[in-house]
Amino acid sequence: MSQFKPIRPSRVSDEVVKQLRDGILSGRLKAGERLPSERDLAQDFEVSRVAVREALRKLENSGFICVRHGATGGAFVQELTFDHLTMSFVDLFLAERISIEDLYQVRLLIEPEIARLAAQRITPEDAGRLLTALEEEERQSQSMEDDIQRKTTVHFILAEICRNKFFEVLVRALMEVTRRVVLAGSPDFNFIHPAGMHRPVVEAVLAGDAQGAAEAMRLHAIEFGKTLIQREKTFREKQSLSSS
Amino acid sequence: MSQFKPIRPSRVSDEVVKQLRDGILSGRLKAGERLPSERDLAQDFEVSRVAVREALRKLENSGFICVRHGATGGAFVQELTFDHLTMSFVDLFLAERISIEDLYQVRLLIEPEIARLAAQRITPEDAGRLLTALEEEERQSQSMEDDIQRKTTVHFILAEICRNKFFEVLVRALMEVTRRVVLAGSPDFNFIHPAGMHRPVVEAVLAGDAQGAAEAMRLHAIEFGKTLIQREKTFREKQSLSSS
DNA sequence: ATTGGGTTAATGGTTTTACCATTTACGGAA
DNA sequence: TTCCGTAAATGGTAAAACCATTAACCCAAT
Repeated sequence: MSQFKPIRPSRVSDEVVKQLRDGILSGRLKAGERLPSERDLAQDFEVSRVAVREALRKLENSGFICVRHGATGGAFVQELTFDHLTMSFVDLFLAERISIEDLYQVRLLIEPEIARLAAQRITPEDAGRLLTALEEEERQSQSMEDDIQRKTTVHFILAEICRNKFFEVLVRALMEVTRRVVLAGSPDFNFIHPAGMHRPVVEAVLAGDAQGAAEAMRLHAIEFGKTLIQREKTFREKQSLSSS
Repeated sequence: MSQFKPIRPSRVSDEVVKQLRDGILSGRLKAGERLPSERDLAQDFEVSRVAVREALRKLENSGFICVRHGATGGAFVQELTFDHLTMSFVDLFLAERISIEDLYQVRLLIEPEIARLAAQRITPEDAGRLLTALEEEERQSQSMEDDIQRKTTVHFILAEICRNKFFEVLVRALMEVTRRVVLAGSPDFNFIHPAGMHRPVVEAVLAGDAQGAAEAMRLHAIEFGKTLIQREKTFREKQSLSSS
C-alpha cells in the first residue's frame, strides 16, 4: 500500500456547491432566503459567472434551491422536500434496477405496520382528515390522473399519522412508482382499484384497532400488488417502445 | 377552473438534460458508452457549450454520467447506482427532516425481515461470503473508519442474499446515516458495537433458521439502536458547531 | 530494451464579454 | 383610475479565447 493518496483535480463549481450547500445545511442560509445574484456570487467567490451557474444547477438538481427569473428573481433556498428522493427512486425503477416485485415485497412489510401505528397514534384531527380523504376517493372522478391522486391520499395521510418521516418518504416513493405504472397501462383505474378498497383499513384505524388495521392493509396490499406485478411487463414494453 | 395552463419558460439546458436522460433510460445510450464531446453536443443540439455543460452537471449530479478530463475524456454513461439515492437520504437527515428515531423504527421493521428472508434464500456461495465477512469484522481493526466498514458489510450481504434491491438500497441508506453519526461522536466504535454482535444473527441465517435469525436481528437492532439515538444529540450539536 | 523528455492532439475547465428575455416597479398620459 | 411605456435588476444564452489534463507517439540518451 502506497503512502500517498491519488490527487483528483477539483472543479471550481464543485467548491462553490460545497460552500453553498454547507451554508444551507448548517442553517446559516435559511429556507426562503435569497442568495446574492449570480454576478455578486461570482465576485464573492472570485470565479466566473459560468462556474456559479454550474453550481446553481447542481444545487437546483438536489432540491436545495430554486431559481426564478426576472427583476425580483434569483436563487432561493428551499426547504428540502421528499420529492427529489422520490425522483431518484423512480429513476432506479425506470433504469430497471428495482422491480415491482421488489417494491411489492417492501410494501407488504411496511404498509401494514403503518396502518398499525396509525391506529395507535391517531388523533381526532387526523380522523377528520382521514375520513374526508376516504369520502373523496369514493366520489366519481373526472380523469384517471385525478382518480389515482385521490386513492393515494389515504396512504399518505396514514403515513403522516405515524409521525415518522421515513415512513412518509417510503410511501411517497412507492406511490409514485405505482402511479406511473398504472397510468401507463390501465384504461380504467377504478376497475383495478375499485372505490371503497380502503374502507376496511380506515375503519379499523379510526376504531383504534391496530391488529385489524394491519391485517386489512395486508389484504389490500396483496390484492392490489398482484395486479401491479402483472402490469409491470406491459409497462416495460411500452417504455422501450416509446423511446425507440 | 381555467381551460389554459400556465406557461413556464423552459431552459435550453433542461431540454438537453431531458433528451440525454431519455436516451440513457431507454437503453439507447448504454452504460460505458461515451457521449460526443461538449463541442459536438453543442453543435448537435444547436445550443452553446455553456448550455451543454449545465446539462452535464445535472446529469452528473443524478448519477447518470461521469465526466473525465483529458484526451480520452468525455462524458461516460454510468450504470445507475444506489449511491445517489443514499446521498439524497443523507441530505434529508442532515437537514433534520428525518431523525434517528424515525430511522430506528424503520430499521427495526426491515432488518429482522431481511434476516428472515436471508435464512430462507441463502445459497452455499452466500454462506461463504457471509462467514468471511463475519470473521473479518471480528479481527482487530486499524482505524474506526475501517472498523465501521467491516461491521456494516454483514448487513449489506444479508440484504443482497434477499435478492431484493429495494431492501439493499434501504440498508445502504440506513448504514450511511449510521456511519456518519458514529464517526462524528464515538472515540471507540468497538465499544458501542463490540465484535461478535452479529454472530447470533449470522449463525441462525446459516442454519436456515428464519425465525431465529429475525429474532436475533431484532435484538441487535434494539440494542444498537438505543445507543444510536443517544448519539444523535451529540451529532447535531457538533454539526451546528462546526459550521458556525 | 528501458527510461525519460518533448511534442502533439483531443477534450474538459475557466474566463470574459456581450447581448437577449423575463419580471417587477414606477411614472406619466388618457 | 386605468393603461401603457420605460427603466432597472436579474437570470438565460451565446461566442471566443485560452488554460489544464490526459493519452499517445516519437526520439534520444543510457
